[in-house]
Amino acid sequence: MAEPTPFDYRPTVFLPKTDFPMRGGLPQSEPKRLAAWDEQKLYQQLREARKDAPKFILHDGPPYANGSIHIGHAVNKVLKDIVIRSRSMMGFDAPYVPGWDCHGLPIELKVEEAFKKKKRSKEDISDSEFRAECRTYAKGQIDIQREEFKRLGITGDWDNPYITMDYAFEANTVREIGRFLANGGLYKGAKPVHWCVSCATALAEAEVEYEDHTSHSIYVKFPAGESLADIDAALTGDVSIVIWTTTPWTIPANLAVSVGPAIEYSAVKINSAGDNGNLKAGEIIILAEELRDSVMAAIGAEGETIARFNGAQLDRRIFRHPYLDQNAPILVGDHVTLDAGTGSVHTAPGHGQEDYEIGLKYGLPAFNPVDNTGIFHPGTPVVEGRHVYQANAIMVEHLQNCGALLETSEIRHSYPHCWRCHKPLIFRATPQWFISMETNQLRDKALAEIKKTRWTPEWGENRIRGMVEQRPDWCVSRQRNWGVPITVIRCACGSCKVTTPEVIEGIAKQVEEGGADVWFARDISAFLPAGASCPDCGGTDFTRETDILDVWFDSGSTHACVLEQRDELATPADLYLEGSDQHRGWFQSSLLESVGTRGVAPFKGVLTHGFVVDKNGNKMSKSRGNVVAPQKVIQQMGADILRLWVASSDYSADIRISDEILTQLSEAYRRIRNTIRFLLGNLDGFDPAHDAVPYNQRVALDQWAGHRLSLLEKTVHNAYESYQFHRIHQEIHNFCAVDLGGFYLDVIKDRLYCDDADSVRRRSARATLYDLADTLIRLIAPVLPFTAEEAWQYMPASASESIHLQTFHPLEDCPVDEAAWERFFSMREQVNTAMDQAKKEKVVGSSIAARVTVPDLDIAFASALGESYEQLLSAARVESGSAITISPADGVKCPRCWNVGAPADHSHADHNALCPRCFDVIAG
RNA sequence: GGGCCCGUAGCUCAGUUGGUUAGAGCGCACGCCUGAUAAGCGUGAGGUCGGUGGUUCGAAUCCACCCGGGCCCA
Repeated sequence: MAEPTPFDYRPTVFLPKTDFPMRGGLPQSEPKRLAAWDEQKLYQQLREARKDAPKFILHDGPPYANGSIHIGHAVNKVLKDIVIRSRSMMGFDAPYVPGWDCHGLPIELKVEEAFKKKKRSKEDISDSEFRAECRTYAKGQIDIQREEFKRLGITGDWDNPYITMDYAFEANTVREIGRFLANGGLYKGAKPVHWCVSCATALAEAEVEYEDHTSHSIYVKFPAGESLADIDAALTGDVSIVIWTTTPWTIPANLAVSVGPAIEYSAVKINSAGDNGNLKAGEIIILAEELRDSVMAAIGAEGETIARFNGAQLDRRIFRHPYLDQNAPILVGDHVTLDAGTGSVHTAPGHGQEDYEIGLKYGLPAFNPVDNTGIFHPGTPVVEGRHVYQANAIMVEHLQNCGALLETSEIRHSYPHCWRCHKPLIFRATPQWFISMETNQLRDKALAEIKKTRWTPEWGENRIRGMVEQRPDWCVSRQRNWGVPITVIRCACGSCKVTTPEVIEGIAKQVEEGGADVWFARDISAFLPAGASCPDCGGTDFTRETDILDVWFDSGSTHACVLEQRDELATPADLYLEGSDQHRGWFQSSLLESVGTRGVAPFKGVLTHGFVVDKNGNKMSKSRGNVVAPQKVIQQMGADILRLWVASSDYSADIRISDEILTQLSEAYRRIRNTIRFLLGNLDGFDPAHDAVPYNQRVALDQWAGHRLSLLEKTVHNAYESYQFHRIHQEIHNFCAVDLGGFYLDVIKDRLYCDDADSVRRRSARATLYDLADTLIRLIAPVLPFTAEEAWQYMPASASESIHLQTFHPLEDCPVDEAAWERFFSMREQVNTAMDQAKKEKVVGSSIAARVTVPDLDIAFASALGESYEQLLSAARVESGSAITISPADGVKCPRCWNVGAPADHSHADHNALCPRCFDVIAG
């Protein structure tokens, strides 16, 4: 063994050196970097740099301006940001204009609450003051969310977002609804809504509370109005169908009876009517077979089934209202269930959502004989002038008297109540504005556009198609305050024709200047040309519509109010990207608005992502206590970790999050970060302009690394292109762990640390490390913008400008002998296994001091690589042998490079233990 | 209840038109290094591919049903 040498070789070894810290300190460093980007106006710089590039338009779906952002917002915005940043690095001009949805009920409710706290009652507050308060509130919410989004590292034009309550936006919304008015797509109809007769107002779903309530339950006979003998010969004589309902007061509005198409119905001939005065032996009643026993028991009768048939066979057959001189035809619909009742459903289209929809299909009107306060209209038989709350008892008595009632009892069940006065609600058809799905073939055109759109994942197409095929006309009116008015002027004769496109444009101009409030504030004459009269009747008695637009119409119009208005944007957008709930929401409202006004979809592609769920796959909710707040993750780990989590998840399904998952991600982050740190550390003093070695002149092993890098670059680039972000993380992490950490970097350490500083072999390795760092930093930039920027600053000779102004670029590549490499890695694995065993048995201490024998050693492979097997296997000596064996190697440990072998010059005065290579470097 | 989906090792993901003992990384266990060090390297153990039944010579892959979960409706 060599004598201990007094000479300290450590300073002569080129160990990694860099100021790029091992740990990111992301929670602290990220805000500083954001400030720096802001300072240098990075977003504007990028716009300028890409001004002549082809555009890629990702149109932001506006989040609702209410509350702090939650983890779902974070997923959505981060995915968008990865798209924006990656397209930009592909060379596109990819502007990002974020937006907010500002009108609508949730904000109204918040503001009402605030007034309530200040002890101000609703009556004291004018509509305009209320709306002003809503505007202020929304603005505050936008400011909160904006800061939270920016903190996630989302790049965009945050100083100039689009805001649906901006006057210009409101004006354009007016123009859009005007287009529907002009093309006939907008019409006034009626539809049942939740209605509080006590407050005399319509209620939104969010204002409905379910409480227990006792209702009258009744079974009622509807007699046949025609012969049904063609269905079954047994159906002759006194035939009726039996319905069950818990809202007797709606019987005056009955227009039909609904049955299920696939439900089996029985005709039951009564043997014994028991005590039931309204039933007699011999009569035939129709009810669902499955419910026959329970119904017969309820009405206290016995009988036998004399015929059976499906509901579908009853389609459009005529029955009669129990006491009015009118028909009640049979409607067939899937909404009929066998949960309760008789399988035959009393249908009043003016008093129920399902009734309304089935009625629509059969062309029945939404008949409503009840006024705002719950009083039946004059002329309504039996209940005229009575209140709906009293009508239940009146109906029960009347039906009993006219022989239609088979049974009545009380039932306690959950029933909708007014959240304010807690009185039971009713469903009541009221006048509403609709956009027709059939006028101008809106439905068919929308379906055709759906087909033309690229859906990611592909099943998105099925999902939205099904919805558009099924959906009823779009009800766009709301009886509310905070929104864009439906700017229609109506003559006393009912005609709206005075509201010409010119009138609409005039209104829009005024809204542009004064906001939507002007519609309510100004005299109606301000919107009409002087001396205007109704084109239909010549009248001059005009009123304005006071309904406002559904907020979905606002956001559905963003393609017109934003994409068409801004110079940097364009329509149709390349991509809309939202959660999968938006198939019913924004994707659909945008599609219908655009197709209805322009005949084309506003997007070429639509990408949807799933929802965030907890580690067990369950939804997040306050009550379960499994909510993960993005703010907390950022504060504890940093936005880049949160972003890595988003990028690593397969968003086509539910996205899971848990402490374990986040811990795993931060460890993966560490691995990527440390790999880059090692690369940078070995590039200390490297100047690519002078020190680089052309790719084709590098050591073959380095060319292999370049080849692997080139493959990675292609794969990752493709993954960005096809929005398969989770593969990116997977690939990059694997590359860092396996190709680099597990092999290449280990093997070239000897060259890097110990070869002569300017040797070609060392420069070849450093040129390769430079390529690795340069490419890795570019590839991670869209996902980890903070870390990429930080690392970029430590790149030798990197331009002083931001990584986010750079582009991806493909690498030079040369083919490698894949089969030979596979054989090598397989052999290396076997050697490692043997080495591990040998270390455990204390045969050798470390591999670097071991002699290895390998059968059929492929000498040509190593020499072609320009590396020795000693380096490739980190061993002292590798020789061909009959089997894989491990033994201690002969020789001396070089005090500089620690390799074991024969010293160059035993007798040298100072450096007698150095290996030949180190001897050359130090003494040569 | 209906529509659209999801369910492969503890975790995140691969598994080409159904075809040899189902893969990767992380984590875990054990060991090494101490010249990437609050780092790095090696080895190893982990899966009846949600379940059941069917089609097939052969199924994680195709079909049916069931269970669990998500979104949207009702």
